[in-house]
Amino acid sequence: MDSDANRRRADAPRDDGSGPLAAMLCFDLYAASRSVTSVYRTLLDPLGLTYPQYLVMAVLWRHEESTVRAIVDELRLDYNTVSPLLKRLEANGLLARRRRADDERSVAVTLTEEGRALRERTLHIPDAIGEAMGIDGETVAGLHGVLRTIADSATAYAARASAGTARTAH
Amino acid sequence: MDSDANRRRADAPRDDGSGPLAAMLCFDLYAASRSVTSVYRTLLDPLGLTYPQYLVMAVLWRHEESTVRAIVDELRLDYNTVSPLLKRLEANGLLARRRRADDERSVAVTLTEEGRALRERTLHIPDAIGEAMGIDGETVAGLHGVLRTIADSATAYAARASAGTARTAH
DNA sequence: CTCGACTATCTCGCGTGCGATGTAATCGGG
DNA sequence: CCCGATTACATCGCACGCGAGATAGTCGAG
Repeated sequence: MDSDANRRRADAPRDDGSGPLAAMLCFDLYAASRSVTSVYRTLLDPLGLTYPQYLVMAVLWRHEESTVRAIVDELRLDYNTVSPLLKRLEANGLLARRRRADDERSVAVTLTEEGRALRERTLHIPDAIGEAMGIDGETVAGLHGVLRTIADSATAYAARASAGTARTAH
Repeated sequence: MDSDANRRRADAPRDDGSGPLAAMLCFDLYAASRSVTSVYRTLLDPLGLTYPQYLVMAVLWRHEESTVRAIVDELRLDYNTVSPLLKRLEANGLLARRRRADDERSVAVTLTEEGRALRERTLHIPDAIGEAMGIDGETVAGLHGVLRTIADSATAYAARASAGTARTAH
């Protein structure tokens, strides 16, 4: 009876039929993210870096010195992910960690000479990524805003849901 | 002598400045994908499913019976990811695996009664996801195409790069 | 029929992501 | 000054994601 139910209104923000569409979009997001990471893998493998490791190095190449917390915030990751990641980068001789004097809880992260030098070998990567994605600059700019919106809304929703689960925050 | 060589034609799809922009977009993609997955986590946790497991179940809810290969193709994942995932779903009593009679290499995957029944408890999820993403239906539709383009281009690029690395496939 | 190529699947190892939990340092109210 | 809350960081455990490699089963040329 609803065989022609795929007829949808353009003015409705999100309602009846938009759920399945949004779900498909989530899968697209998931698949696109993995495929882009795989491009990074082909580019970063010769340097002995993974994509998240590259992101951490990029933070340090911008700031020269940082803390674990600053990196966590900038990459929107968690301590449980970043902590071992920094440990591996330190083991590879790319950075150093030491407790801060002014706040013994905090850990300062700095580049080693080797870590600083690695930057030069990554300078071609952004352009290669641009080429690999196969979309024009205008589309890129438009996409940026939408993806930020999605990330912010979804993060807020998840945080709300978790707070609800964590029995009645008094 | 080529100091102003960074001057390019505007009709070139992607060139000089678009690299860094594209790289930022990749991070947006990465962050958005993780945030969306975290929404799924809050919705799927009560059902004892992860997002990839939910995707597999969704395939079976559509097809009733499938093979490992078909699932791998449909989700754009690899055997090494799907194989243990199916094993866990089987251990949880949601599906069954058995070798095919007509082709002993192939493994048929079917739903158990419990797996079929689980579907009802997921019917609210697509709409919840739509709500969580906070974007209108028109944007969703537009995004779908762009994300497919990115995924396809990136996958092709990565495959090309890997083929190049795998010294001269004769 | 035979043998090598191909196919479908599985296992292993490593690096994330992230929930849960632990620990030490700092802060703030009484 | 003291103690409970908060902060910064770490470890543990589990489930991906994927490269590398192993194992059967099937197919096609000769």
